[in-house]
Amino acid sequence: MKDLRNNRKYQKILATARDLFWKHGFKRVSIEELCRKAEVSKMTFYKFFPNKIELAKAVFDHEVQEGLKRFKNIVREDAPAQEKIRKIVEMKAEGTNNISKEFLQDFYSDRELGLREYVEKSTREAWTELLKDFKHAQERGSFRGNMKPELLFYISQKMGELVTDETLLKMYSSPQELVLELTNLMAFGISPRDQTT
Amino acid sequence: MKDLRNNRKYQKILATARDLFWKHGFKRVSIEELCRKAEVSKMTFYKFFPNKIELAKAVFDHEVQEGLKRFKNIVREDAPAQEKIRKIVEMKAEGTNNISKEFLQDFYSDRELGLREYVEKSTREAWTELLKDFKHAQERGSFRGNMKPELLFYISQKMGELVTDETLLKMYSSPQELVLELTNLMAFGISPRDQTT
DNA sequence: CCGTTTTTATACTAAATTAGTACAATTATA
DNA sequence: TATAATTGTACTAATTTAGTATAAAAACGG
Repeated sequence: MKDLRNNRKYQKILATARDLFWKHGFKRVSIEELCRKAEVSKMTFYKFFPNKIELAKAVFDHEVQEGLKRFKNIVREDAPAQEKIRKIVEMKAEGTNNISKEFLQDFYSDRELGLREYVEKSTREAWTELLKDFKHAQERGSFRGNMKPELLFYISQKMGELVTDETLLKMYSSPQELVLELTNLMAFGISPRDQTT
Repeated sequence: MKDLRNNRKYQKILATARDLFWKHGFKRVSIEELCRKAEVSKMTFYKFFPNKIELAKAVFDHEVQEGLKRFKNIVREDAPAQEKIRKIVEMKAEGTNNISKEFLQDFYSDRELGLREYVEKSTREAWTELLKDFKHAQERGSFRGNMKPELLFYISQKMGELVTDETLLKMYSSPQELVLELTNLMAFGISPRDQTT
């Protein structure tokens, strides 16, 4: 009884679904289209997922897990706070972690099966797990001690939004420059000691 | 008998359709959704358009006309060639003119009613009209004389594609810089006389 | 204010799309 | 070559969408 999640086709479906959902949102993508794009027959799809909603949950889960992993890796790294912040902001800028608005909106507005609750539960869990890591990092001296980790986490979230802000981007000649600026802003307030180049 | 096209609701429908089609393509948008977003009742929609295909044609037409207008204005301006090229490239960069791939693809792949022919015909017409303008500008000395206008037009098309090219953008610290570079490239080959700052 | 026109909301039917299942044919696998 | 995995097709039921009719509500012009 090997895990279905390691299956090649399963992965393909998940990845294709992610792409399509990201672009068009949940409702606009039909299973048939998905199968076509994923080069998988309908039957194989139904072997893995009972319906589109469960697929969406799997996509969402996968994304949360992936984001969590990246986040943790950065937080646990043995690097100055400033460096960590830069990486986090950059990660958000790349959009690899952010969950598409189109997708979430459809996903969220479906009142039938408790998707809303599902999203909230997953988010809460991911959040608390992250906080634990932040606290460890704080104890190790990576971040300033007298600061609520919750605040740090929240700010870094907001930071992620800022780097994709159109009007803000226009103020800088390149996204990288904006990232640098934001990093400095964060680092000076957070770093236990030194400052930036 | 006033022209329907000057109607407020008509404009709203057209603009909303443009936005939605641009984002999601032709097929993924339902009339109902369109009406909701455009804050217009279904009945009003059917007052203006017999069906979605005719709406799509109108959207397409409008876009072509708009692009043509901008193009002409630039070409007719009393400015150095270099300046004109910059404006054209910038216009493409803004994407105001480009017709969304999502939209065109759906629009094009519909083999039923001759949408393909429709697009081709419109494009051909817009093209020849532009050429006329280019030739005039050439006669006035805005562009180098011994050069086929067709070539110029074609190159400027390609130029528009280049500024949205991801890998190319990464080579420059900002889109503006890329535009400048491209402008210079064009200007030195085209301009009847002087060179750039 | 009134009468007229425009717009909307609702409800409805027909047409089209989509979900999900069954099964024989094909392909990959060991 | 036997076995399991995958596909393609065809099908029905369920859902969505297109397009029309109609009465109520809103907007308008004098």
